[in-house]
Amino acid sequence: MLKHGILGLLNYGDMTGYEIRTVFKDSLNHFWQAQTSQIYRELQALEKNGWITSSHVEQKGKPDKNIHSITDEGRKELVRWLKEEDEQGTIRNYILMRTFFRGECSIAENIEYFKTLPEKEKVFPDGQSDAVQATGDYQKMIDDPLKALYWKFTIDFGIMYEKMIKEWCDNCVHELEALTSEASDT
Amino acid sequence: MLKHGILGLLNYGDMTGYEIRTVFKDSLNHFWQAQTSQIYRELQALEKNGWITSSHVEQKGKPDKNIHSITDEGRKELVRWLKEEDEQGTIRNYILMRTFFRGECSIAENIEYFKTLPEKEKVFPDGQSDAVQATGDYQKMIDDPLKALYWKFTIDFGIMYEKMIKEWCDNCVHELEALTSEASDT
DNA sequence: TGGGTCATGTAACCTGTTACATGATTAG
DNA sequence: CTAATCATGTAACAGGTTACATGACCCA
Repeated sequence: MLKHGILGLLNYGDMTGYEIRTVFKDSLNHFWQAQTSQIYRELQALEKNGWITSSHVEQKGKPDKNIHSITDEGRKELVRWLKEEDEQGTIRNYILMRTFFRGECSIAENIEYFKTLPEKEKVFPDGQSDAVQATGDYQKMIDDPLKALYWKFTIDFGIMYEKMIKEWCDNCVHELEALTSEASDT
Repeated sequence: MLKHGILGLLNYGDMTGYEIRTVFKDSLNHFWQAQTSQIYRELQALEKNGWITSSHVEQKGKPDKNIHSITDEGRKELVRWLKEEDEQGTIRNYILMRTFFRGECSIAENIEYFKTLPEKEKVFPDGQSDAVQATGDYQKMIDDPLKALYWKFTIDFGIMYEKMIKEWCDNCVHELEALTSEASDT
């Protein structure tokens, strides 16, 4: 999956590993994170597959860099991957794993847990969500407004997800508080 | 994370690796999947850590089995993990990765993509969602209604997520269709 | 003088996936 | 007779994380 993410970025233009890391942090961070170590490893794999080529460029006053470019084979692979069926049933939700076993903690502790969770689980940490993103560096890279639309879709998703988490947590708190008031009624 | 999931299940009662796999499929499948190979591997690791003990039981007419039990150390570790801060920023969303690069496909293809996506991404495939789950085997295992409540919370999440996906896809379709009608207007 | 940016990576480890392997009993 | 259920795992590989390592330049 990361392989194809990198391939997709290189399809917009040549980049160094370092730049790829930056784009990940600036523009894909709300749905995918990648370590530098993994990026460099995947770049090697992509080159082995013939999906990208790399050229070494010497620089003055800065470290040398390796510029990576997508090949025709790579472009073919990108489109093949886009049309591939999404694999189902690979959900892996950390929050729900911890929620499932929360019976081991007290109700009061869990009310607190669900009250503070939305803040911790924010997709866009600074709360500026689309505003920040819309003025980010990524706009410079995607001149095509159509391509920028799909990028906006991913941000929409993040906003909706954040809202959903909030509603879910509120509901959990309500149900738990109902239990405690019941107990004090009797 | 899987380690602690297994620990949590063994806290409800002794189980074989096979039973753990079954519970995963029946009750945790909507937020976590685990292969048998991984379960057996993690059981070995849990035993090494002293969090569980295992005893070999011979059977007639059936293969022998290994029954795993949580230790006091294991129970301590389970609670420690529950109170641990959730690690942030490890979102990894396959759908959004593919969405991000959809500019490489035609608008018509993408409208089709977002129209069929909700069906493919269903958390509860047969559409019975809570009904099926509420009458499932898991109820037998959790006699404590309070513990069952947290399990219900995870199902609530699944239902809300499914609904959110639907709304998001509908919106994507709308925005893409608006583009095509604009084009035909001129 | 200290921290940030540019720029590269390796090594070890942990976690998850795919494929393979065995074999008896039981229900339809 | 055949498929499902019970019950165990190993091996190889793929993907992700953590820690380490280097070094110059620029700005405050």
